[in-house]
Amino acid sequence: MDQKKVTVDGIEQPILQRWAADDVYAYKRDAPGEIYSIDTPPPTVSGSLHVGHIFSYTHTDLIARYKRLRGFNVFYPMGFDDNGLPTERRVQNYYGVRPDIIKAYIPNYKPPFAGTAGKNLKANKYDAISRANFIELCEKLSREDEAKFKELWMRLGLSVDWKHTYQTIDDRSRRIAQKMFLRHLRAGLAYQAESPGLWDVTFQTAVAQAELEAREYPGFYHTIAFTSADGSVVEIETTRPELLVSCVALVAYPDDERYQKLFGTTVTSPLFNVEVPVLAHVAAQMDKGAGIAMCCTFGDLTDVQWWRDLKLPTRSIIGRSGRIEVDANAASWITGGARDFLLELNGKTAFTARSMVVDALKDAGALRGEIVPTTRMTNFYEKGDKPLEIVTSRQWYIKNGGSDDDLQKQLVKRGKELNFVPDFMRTRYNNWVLGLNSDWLISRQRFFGVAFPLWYKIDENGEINYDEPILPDESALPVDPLIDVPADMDESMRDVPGGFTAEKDIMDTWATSSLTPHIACGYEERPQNVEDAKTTRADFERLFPMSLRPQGQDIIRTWLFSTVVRAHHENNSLPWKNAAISGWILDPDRKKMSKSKGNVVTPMHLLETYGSDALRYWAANARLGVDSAFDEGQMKIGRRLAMKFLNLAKFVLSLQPDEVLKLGALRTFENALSGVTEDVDKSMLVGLCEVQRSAFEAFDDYNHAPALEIIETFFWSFCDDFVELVKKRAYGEQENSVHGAHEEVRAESQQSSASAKNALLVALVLQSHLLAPFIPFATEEAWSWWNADSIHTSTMVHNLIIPPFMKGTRTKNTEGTRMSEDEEVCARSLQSSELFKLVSTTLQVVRRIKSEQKLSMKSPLKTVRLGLSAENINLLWSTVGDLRMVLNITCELQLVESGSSEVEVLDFEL
RNA sequence: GGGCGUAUAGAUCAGUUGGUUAGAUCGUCUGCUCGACACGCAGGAGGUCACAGGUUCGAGUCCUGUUACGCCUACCA
Repeated sequence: MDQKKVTVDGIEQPILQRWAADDVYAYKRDAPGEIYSIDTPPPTVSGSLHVGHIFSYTHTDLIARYKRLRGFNVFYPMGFDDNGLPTERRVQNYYGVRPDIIKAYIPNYKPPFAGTAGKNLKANKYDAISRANFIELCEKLSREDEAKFKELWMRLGLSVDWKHTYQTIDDRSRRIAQKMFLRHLRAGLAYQAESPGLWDVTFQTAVAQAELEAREYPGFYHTIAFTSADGSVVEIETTRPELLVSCVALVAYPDDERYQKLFGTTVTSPLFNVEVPVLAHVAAQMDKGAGIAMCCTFGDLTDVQWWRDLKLPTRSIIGRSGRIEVDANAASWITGGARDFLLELNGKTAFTARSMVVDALKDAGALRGEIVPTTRMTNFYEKGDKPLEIVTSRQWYIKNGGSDDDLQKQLVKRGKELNFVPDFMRTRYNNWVLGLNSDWLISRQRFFGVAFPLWYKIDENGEINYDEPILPDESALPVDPLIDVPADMDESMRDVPGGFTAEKDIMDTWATSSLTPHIACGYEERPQNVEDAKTTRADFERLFPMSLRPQGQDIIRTWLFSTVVRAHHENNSLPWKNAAISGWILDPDRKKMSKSKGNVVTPMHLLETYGSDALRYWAANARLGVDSAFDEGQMKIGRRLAMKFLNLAKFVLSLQPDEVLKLGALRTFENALSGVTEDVDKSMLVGLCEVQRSAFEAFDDYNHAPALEIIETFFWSFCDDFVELVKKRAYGEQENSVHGAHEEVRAESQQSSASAKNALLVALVLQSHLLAPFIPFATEEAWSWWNADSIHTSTMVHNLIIPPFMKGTRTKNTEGTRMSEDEEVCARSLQSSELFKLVSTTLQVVRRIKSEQKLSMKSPLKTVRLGLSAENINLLWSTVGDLRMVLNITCELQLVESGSSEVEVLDFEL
């Protein structure tokens, strides 16, 4: 290290290269330390990163680095999420292809484009390819996206072990997703059912409860008259008159006085003349609409509930396309002329059908009153733009407590066992679990994703037998049933009577994402290969349940919950012990930062302008679970801290003899510690040990922000007060040395000079460790000036919690029993760090004098008379020499007893 | 409609079990080229703790209500 100026600019790249070359963050499979494993959120590779990602990923990295500092063997993998609709669209547009289940796999397939050309293609110009080919292209493109992500993560200083990465569509993820599905299936935890469910007419797929989004949607209330047997009229209100033909009952609340007489009777619908019962059900609401509702199959989820509870017939007319789709022959409940009208409606959109029905109702005089516009909340698929319909279809489910009270209770209990940080986030989990109204729908009628590993037999009549699916052997996974064939069959038997047919559906992305602990930790039966970094079952046993799941609050209902469900089913365990939930980054108008709002701030220019440590510092300042407004002004604070640290290190090291620097921190430390002899030096170190203890306590509770605050406050006080105080002494200048002292005095003076240097060195080492999780680049840079190893693999801090001079005589605590070592240290620390605090206050009051006189800090004062308590005079006495030097008091610094407990300047002379 | 969270200096945030005069940083103002650091140092100004009640000797903190904002959830009669 030379005398030129130090800077944080440009220090990252060389350090990153060293970290990579030395494998600094490697998970050590056979190391003895306690394991700390992290279920890192796999970012969506087709998206882009903004400062919100920087924020939450930094929080995780702080924990990882802290645990490593404390001697844990940290397993910190990284996943990339490339499974699901966003990637499907990106791959489609990028290469000009689309997946098609009827296409055969083409080896060495070359897509027609590679770039943006695909974006403008018309639908029929896309090259239709097999699912297997599509997945290959996805993996290819994702690798490019991943490289960009990795670059940014590394630049930010994430201490991820880059040998442990996975993609949610890769072979291993597909193997584990399929394996777990088969295991659930055998255990009766996964099942298929033909039932009404939410359906997106645009994407042509079933949708799960977790993917719903309620949005405002305009509609119109229509009042329709039904006729009862005695000729009286029953008026109902509906926003969906087109469903009149599929009405199966009228439903009102059991206690509703208005309808008591009607319960148990039947009424007849207008236009179609269908006789339907009037029934009572508690889900009916007296204050809504007319208080009596038309139950259709199916208009909404309440209809499904009534249909199920009241055992009503099914009269569906809405098809998968969202149009009226009815087989007039099968519509046996309709008779006479109404049939012709129904045939007219066939093939029409719901919208067109509605106006046709309304016109007909008007003509028939069955439409009462005005048509009233309304806006109500309606369920949409989160990625769709048309309201969901309810369509009956055969789907696969995993039990999640939505239809099983006992399981629901168990899952609530799991939530109680999990340590949510912050704790109130558990409420979101509970609300979701208790609000579930059905099992988890995992099948999607899409083309890109993990296939269900299933085939079905086709009987001699060509009927598919869904009840007894053909399962592959676990060793054959991953399988694509569209390409692979069941064990005892061959391709010629595909889709022919007496043969088999593939399950064409794919799994929901969450069905794979819910297994990230299993994927990352290696839940596979595979021999452990020492050369192979990838985890296997032997690792899984060590790593699972994982220590930590960091994630956003918005996906508690999806990612967190579904992962808990899978681990509960498969391992009868929680997947992790702690869940750390980060808050949002808000824009300056306090709106959530998100790509769709167009208010995102991208991080690269910030990293370049302020340095990685600065961004980390900004993120570290926010507590878990608390939203934080983005403010670029905050970036410079972290940069200032990193810069200050480099300068401090440069100064402290410049005072040390060469042989100390050559030995490095580890071999110098004990000597330096025992060479601290002066009271004020010891006092400072005791204060630092207190800081370390409280910072560790905060960190142990996942409170990185208070930990940083404690460390940082000490750091600045250390720089401004302690360093200034002992500087002259460290340089070897002492008051009495100017008078040509005796041998004895000179020896004392040498010792006290050494004490200052040693204390500075010890404090530097300790603070390097404490700051390392927050500003890993600056601390590493300074460390490299005198050490060959990385500070991030140093766990020295263990042995340094109790410096030898703090181990004094044993004392008793207030109960008269012997103190534990910790208690004793605590008691002594509190006492003995007082001197350093007193010195800081003293410096402050005298500096104020100079500042008020508009003098330079260097300018001399002849005399200063300080008023203090008797106790403080005793304490401060040993430091008068240092104080006189730093304050440049030429004649006398008098300490006078005053009534006040404060330190005050009674008098001074210029 | 139900739930969770937030509201403290111009800005971003701390504020422990209720306890002297509510803290920090940025910005702003005044001064200082000090042998690590001007990307620095010293000092100052700046607050009716969202609002209204209540409990208490004492409330930023506890209770009740209100308002604003964010999020979750429910709602297609």
